[in-house]
Amino acid sequence: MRTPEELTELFRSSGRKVTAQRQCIFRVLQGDETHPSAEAVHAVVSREMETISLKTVYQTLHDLAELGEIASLDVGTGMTRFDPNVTDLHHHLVCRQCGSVRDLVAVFPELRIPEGADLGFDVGSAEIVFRGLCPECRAPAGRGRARARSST
Amino acid sequence: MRTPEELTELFRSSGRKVTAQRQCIFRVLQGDETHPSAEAVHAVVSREMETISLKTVYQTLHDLAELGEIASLDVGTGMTRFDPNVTDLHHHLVCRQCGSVRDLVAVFPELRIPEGADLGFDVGSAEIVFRGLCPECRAPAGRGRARARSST
DNA sequence: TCCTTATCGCCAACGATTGTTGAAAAACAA
DNA sequence: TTGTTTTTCAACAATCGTTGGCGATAAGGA
Ligand SMILES: [Mn+2]
Ligand SMILES: [Mn+2]
Ligand SMILES: [Zn+2]
Ligand SMILES: [Zn+2]
Repeated sequence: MRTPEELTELFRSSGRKVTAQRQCIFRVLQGDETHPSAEAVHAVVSREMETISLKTVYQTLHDLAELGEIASLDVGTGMTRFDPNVTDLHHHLVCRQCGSVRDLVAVFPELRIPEGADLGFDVGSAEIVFRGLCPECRAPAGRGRARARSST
Repeated sequence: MRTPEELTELFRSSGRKVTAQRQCIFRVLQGDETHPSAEAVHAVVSREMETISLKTVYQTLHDLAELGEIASLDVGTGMTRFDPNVTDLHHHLVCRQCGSVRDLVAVFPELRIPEGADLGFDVGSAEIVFRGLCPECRAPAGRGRARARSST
C-alpha cells in the first residue's frame, strides 16, 4: 500500500473524494501487519474519530482493494482480513487459537504440481496457509504470575 | 471415510443411533470427490429421501467430522466444504469461476519455512490452495453447439 | 459558488449456519 | 414386544459478517 499522501492523490485522480475518515483509515492501515478485519480497523479508527461508521470503513476498504492497494484475504477465521502488503510475494501464518495472521515472506518456487495431478485445472496461483500457534498463544500460562490474556 | 457399513458400526459404538437418513448420507458421501457443501449433500440426499431436512444433514456431517471420518474445509468459496478423503495427505485445486474443489494428491516436502521467518509461530500444518480454472470453466463456450452451463 | 459525493444513523436484509420447540417416528436394549 | 432414549421434522427465530436502502446533513472540490 502506498503512503496516505499518495493514496490521497490516487483517490482524487480516480474520481473519489478525500475525506477525513478516509485519510484516517489510510493512516491506520499504514504499516499495519496484523491483517485486521473491518471491525478491527473500525475499532482503531474509532479512537480517533468517535462517530465513524462501520459502513464507511467497509466502503473505504473496498475502494482500496479495488485500486489494488490492499488485498482481502479469507484465511478461515470467519472474517475477511485486509492486507496492506501487496508488494511482497508472501504467504500466511495463522494462529489456530487467537486467529492472528502474520506474513511469511518466502517464495516457494518448488511448488510445482506433479505432471498429470492438476486434473486439467489451469492453475494461476497458490496460497499457503501455515497453521499453528502464535508466540502469544504458545506462552505457558502458568509460569510466574499468571498473565491474564483476553481471548480476542 | 470408511464404508457405510463400518460407519454404521462406528455410530453405534459411539452411542449414536443409525437412521435411514444417516445411512443415506453415508452412501452419498461415499466416494464423492467434489467436496460438497452441506446444501449440496442435502440436494443429493433429497432425491432419495424427499423429506430429509437440511438440519439433519448438517448434524450428521458434524458427527462425521467429530469422529474424524470427514474433514471440513474453508477454501474461500463462502460455504464449508466437506471432504470424505481423510487418508491421503493432499491439497486442493479451487476453480475461481465455479468454485469446484478437487484433490491435488501430492506431498511438498520442500515446504520448509526458512530459518527465522516463522515469527515465533509453532507451525503444525500447511494447506495449499491452488487457484485457477477447472476444465469445465476453461472450455471455450462458443465451439460447436453452445453448451448451456448452470452457474452453480 | 454550486454540484457532487460521502457520511451518518438507523434499520432491514442477506446467506450460511445454529438453535428452539414440540410432536411424531424410529432405534434398540431388555 | 415393550419401554426408554434418540432422532427427525417442521417451522421458526437468531446468529454473524456483510451489504443494502433511506433521508438528512456535511463536506469535497472545480
Ligand atoms: Mn499478508
Ligand atoms: Mn480433498
Ligand atoms: Zn494466537
Ligand atoms: Zn470451474
